[in-house]
Amino acid sequence: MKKISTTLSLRMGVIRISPIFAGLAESGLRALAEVSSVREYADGEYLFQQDEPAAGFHIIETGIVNIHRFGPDGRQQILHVFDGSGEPCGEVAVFEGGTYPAAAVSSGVTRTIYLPRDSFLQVSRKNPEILLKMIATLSKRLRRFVGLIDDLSLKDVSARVAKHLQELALKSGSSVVELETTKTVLASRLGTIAETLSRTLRKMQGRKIIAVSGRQITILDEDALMDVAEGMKI
Amino acid sequence: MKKISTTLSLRMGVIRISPIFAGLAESGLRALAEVSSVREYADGEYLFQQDEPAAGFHIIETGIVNIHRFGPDGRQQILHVFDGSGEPCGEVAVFEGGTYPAAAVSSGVTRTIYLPRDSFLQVSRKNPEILLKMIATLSKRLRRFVGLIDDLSLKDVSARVAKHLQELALKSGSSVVELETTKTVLASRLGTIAETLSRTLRKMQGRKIIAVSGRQITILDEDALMDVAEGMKI
DNA sequence: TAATATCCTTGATATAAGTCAAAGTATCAA
DNA sequence: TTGATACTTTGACTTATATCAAGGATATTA
Repeated sequence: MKKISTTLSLRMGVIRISPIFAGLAESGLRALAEVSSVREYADGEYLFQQDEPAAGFHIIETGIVNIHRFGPDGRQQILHVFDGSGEPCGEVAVFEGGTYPAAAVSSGVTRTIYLPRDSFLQVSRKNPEILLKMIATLSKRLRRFVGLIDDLSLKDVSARVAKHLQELALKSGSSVVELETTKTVLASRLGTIAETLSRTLRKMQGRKIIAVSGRQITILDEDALMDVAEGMKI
Repeated sequence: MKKISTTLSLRMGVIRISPIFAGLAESGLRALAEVSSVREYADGEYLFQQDEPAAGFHIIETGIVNIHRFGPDGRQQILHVFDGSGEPCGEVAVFEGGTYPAAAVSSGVTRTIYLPRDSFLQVSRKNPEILLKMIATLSKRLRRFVGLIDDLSLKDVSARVAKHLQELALKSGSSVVELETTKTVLASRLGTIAETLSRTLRKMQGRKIIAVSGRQITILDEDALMDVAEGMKI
């Protein structure tokens, strides 16, 4: 592991994009950045070992980190792969105050921002907003995920599509909405594939619920769209 | 709204089962219970209104609460329905320190534990473990949900069942595991139904991957189970 | 022990949605 | 313009899984 020297504002930038610190005020970001350091891990190097006391946590800036543990039978099991940037790693153990329940190993070169537990606690005691904001962010994300899970497990594709269109309309405040992505990407976001999305839109068009023209979709019948979003067959 | 008089230990009980306070030590629970009060809302009564300053949050003990807001077009939209017990309600606004982004209305008689913002902040300043534990819990749940979403959208039922069995085995440290719930409940947790779960277990039994005896399942072939968990057809 | 309510299994059937294949339509670079 | 590339649509086919229905097994209560 190499410690890398960086500027305060660079560190602030990385912390800012970490989802758990989303929306934190500048003063809080700065306070965190001041006690943080940038670390670089080579391929195969461990960020921390299983059962080691949790001394701090990382925010992954670039690279891939595999979380694994050894089961009772001695076999290694990969539990999680972090490949996104801004992902926190090891924070649960730090906040619970025990040991790391699994090991974290770098795959390729990984760069992280490291926040030592003690400094973090000291800083957050002075800036309680840090913890409150974190809780707010986490609660919000959790609620979004709960909704997503409901949608994925309970509703069919047409309901998910209808709901998405409703949300777009609500956001834009207009009944003519523009898809932000290609239909292929949208399909995958909605947990389906391009062909099925295409057919679904076509069926809704046939029922005069919407009109499709490229990426522009006009909602013709809001009530019918709501019915579909709530599970009615089309 | 009626304030109900209760004992401290009853309030502690409700706070304890709230997922956001999972695993909190007795001292923390007690401190929270001391500043909390029990409230009862009649059918149609509001717990809080949209855009009102967030003065506190609720933990729903019994009953149903609808969260709704008025869209830009003036139409009311139900965003969420809380019907579980122990669910926190309004906590995001409280921790963000602004106003409630939506209104909460009781459907039928609802009983909640109310935690005023100011007292909550005071208590948690004295017991920082409360906030840290909350963050740990939320992070953990979030991570579980991320995994769940991956599973639900990417894997078929047999893979989800296999993965669940692996996790149980890992937890118990034995290849003989006991299901914690009825198969019907387990099925719904895995995003399927009892019949499909039953057939899936049967198929795995046929392949000599597991042996089923009531709620007790013996893993006979760990490697095959892993293959199934990773998507191999059975 | 019987009575009763849950829970579980199994089969037959229906269907939503994925896969494969192929053709149509934009989009962009040279 | 002409390719070349990526995106979209459509059709035929397959399959996993839900639904419906009914009988069997377990647990719970009287």
